Amino acid sequence: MDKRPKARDCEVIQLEIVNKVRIQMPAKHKLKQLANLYKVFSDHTRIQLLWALERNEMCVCDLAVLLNMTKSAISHQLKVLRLAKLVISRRKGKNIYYSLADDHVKDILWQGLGHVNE
Amino acid sequence: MDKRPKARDCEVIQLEIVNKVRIQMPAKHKLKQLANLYKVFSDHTRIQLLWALERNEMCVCDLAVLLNMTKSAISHQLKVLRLAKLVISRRKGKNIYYSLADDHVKDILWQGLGHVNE
DNA sequence: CAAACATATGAGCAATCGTTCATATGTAAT
DNA sequence: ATTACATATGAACGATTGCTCATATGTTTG
Repeated sequence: MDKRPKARDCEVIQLEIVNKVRIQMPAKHKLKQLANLYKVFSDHTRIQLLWALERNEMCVCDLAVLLNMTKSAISHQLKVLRLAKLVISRRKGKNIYYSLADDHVKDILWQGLGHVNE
Repeated sequence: MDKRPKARDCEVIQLEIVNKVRIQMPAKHKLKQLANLYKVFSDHTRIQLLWALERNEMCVCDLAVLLNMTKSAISHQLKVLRLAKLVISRRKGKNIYYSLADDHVKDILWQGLGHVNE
C-alpha cells in the first residue's frame, strides 16, 4: 500500500508560449465585457428583436404581435437590450418606439449571419 | 361590480410594417443558429480560450496554467468550442493541441473587441 | 504489462436565465 | 377623476449553464 499521491495536477508544456500569451492578454475586464456583449446576442428572442428593429422602428405591441409573445416578455427583453445600449427608445403618445442604438449593432448582426449562412 | 374584463391583450399599431418585417424575417432556425453561435462566445472562459488560441496553438495543460483553472474545466469548455466548430484539435504524443478552426472566428473576435474598446 | 500522465466525460450542485403572472406606472380620452 | 390602454417591473418557477469531483479512455515509458 502507501500509494504515493500524484505530485501535481498540471504542468506547462510550452512555457515560453504561455508566458508570451499571458503578457499579450487583454485586461481581464475587457474580455469579460466582450463575453457580456455576446451574452446579449445569445438569446433567440433578443436576436429576433434586434433583427426586426434593424428593419423598422417598432413599439412593444408591434413586436409582441410579430413574435407572437406576450408584451411582458418582450418588455423584459427590451430592457436587457436597453441596458446593453443596443437599442434606444422614444415615446410617442402612449407607445414607446424602439430602434437600434447604432450601426455597430447592425454590423455585428450581419457578420454573425454571414457566418451562419456560411 | 361586474368589472368588465379587458377585451384583448395586444393590438398591432403599425400593421403594415409588422407584416412587411414578418415576410422579410429569416427562417426561425437561422436566427436560432445565430443565437447559438453567440451563446458560445458569451462566456468569459471561452472568450479567453479563443483569444489565447488565436495567438498560439496550445494544449489543455498550457491553457489550464494560463487561465489558472483546472484541466477538467478547460476540457469541458474546449468540448463546447469543438462542437461549435470554432476550434480544431490534433494529437501530438500525449497532448492534444487546439487552435482556431478558421479566420471567421478570428474576425468575430476582433469585431467584438472593436465594439468593446469602442 | 504496469505505472504515469494527458485528456475526456458523466453526475451533481449552485448560479443564472427567460418566461409567466400579478401589479405598478404613465399617458390619453371621456 | 375615472376608465382604458401601453409599457415596466418584481417575484417565482423551471430550464440551462459552468464548475467540481470522480472516473474513464488513450498514450508513452519503464
